[in-house]
Amino acid sequence: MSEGHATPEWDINDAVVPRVTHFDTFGEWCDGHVRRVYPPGCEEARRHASGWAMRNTNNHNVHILKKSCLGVLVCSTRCRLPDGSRVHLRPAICDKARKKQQGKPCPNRLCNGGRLEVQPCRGHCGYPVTHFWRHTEHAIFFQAKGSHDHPKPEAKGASEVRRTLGAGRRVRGLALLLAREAAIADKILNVKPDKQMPQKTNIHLQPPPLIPDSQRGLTCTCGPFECTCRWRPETNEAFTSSTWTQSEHQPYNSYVTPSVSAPPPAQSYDPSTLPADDIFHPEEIFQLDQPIRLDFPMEENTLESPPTFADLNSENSRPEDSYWFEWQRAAGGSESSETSSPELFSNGYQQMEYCEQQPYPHQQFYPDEAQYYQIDNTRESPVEMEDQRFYRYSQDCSQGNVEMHGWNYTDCAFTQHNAQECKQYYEAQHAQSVNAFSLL
DNA sequence: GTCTGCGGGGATA
DNA sequence: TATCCCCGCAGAC
Repeated sequence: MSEGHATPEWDINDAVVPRVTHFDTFGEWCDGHVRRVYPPGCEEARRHASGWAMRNTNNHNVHILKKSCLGVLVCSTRCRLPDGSRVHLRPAICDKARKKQQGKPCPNRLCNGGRLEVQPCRGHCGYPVTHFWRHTEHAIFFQAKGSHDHPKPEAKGASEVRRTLGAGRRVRGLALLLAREAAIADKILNVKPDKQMPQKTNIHLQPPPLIPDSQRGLTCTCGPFECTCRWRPETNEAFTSSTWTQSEHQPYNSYVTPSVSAPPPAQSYDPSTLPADDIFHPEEIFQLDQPIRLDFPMEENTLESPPTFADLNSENSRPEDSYWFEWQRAAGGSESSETSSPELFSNGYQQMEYCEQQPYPHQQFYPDEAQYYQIDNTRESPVEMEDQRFYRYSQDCSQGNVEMHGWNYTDCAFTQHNAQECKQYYEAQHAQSVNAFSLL
């Protein structure tokens, strides 16, 4: 293929992959059978990053890196969090560490006797979903096979930040908490500028103003195995697709939204106005081993939480739960809210299975009752939410993405035209979020 | 301590 | 033979 003309069809195993000049937006939560081409400077792609817990798998091909999904760490009792969602933590990539995770008590205070266990991924014909990475001089080719049949694990950043901060220790004061936040924010904004806003900017033109996964949980102070953060911004990106055709409309493009919408001037923390990508979910900050039963001021829409805050008196309580609940409840009243449980947007369980080899029954994440929780009365079904979200984002994505459509990579990638715009927007969003919480 | 890439090796179709 | 997975090692963080 000549340069500039992307081929609609290629396989990671092809002897020669096409040379392209137009690239896809990095997708952290690729699901379904997806092919993407990233620019060589894409930091996430170079790191073979993924929101899913992917472990290296030897395919005896030094030119193609293969990774397989480890699934998700769930509670053996499939208990529910106060907001109705489930526990789904990120399994450690390291076998040793992962073994240590298993059997740990469920972090959910509402859980009675549950233990963490790995729900393996069987989304690719009974095998784990696999990711393939292939580096060429001009691009990084990515191909995913299979659709995850399990919820998304917590973002990689959550566990990493926990380690970094030693968040397993008890945090007894809000001052200390905020100090940590400030330190983290400072670290993010100054020390590692290239690790900010993971895929939010999606700018590959100027190398790497991107945030790796490791920074996604920049405000998560969850204790070990206690992170129930469900703030993954990717929730707005993967709610369709598991087949080739569908994948072409995967809304990884969500991140492009701000490029055409006016940057919100709000300085207050309003989840409903923030792009899901940049939301500083409450539990990220208030996820503590020790309850903050203080009087820490919260945003107006989160102030009232009598029933849940009562739980803070429990030794094992986690205030972030109540905070999250309240926050989510408040956000639910907004039509523009994008704060639903990420599980609702995981796409694997309700999609057609693409399997080259044999049909494999696609299991639901939680077959007992799926994972539709009546958390939000304003939403009757995940489909409705998806539609809403898709409507909101698709418009944006349709712009400047003609070329992607042209060669079947319709993931809404940033264009050179609006990339900088988006970057600025997200940076502003990030700063606003930090400022909002600093006011606490 | 954990992540990541690499590579050996066994099992299976 | 191809493809799958498990496992261990080493370097990096």
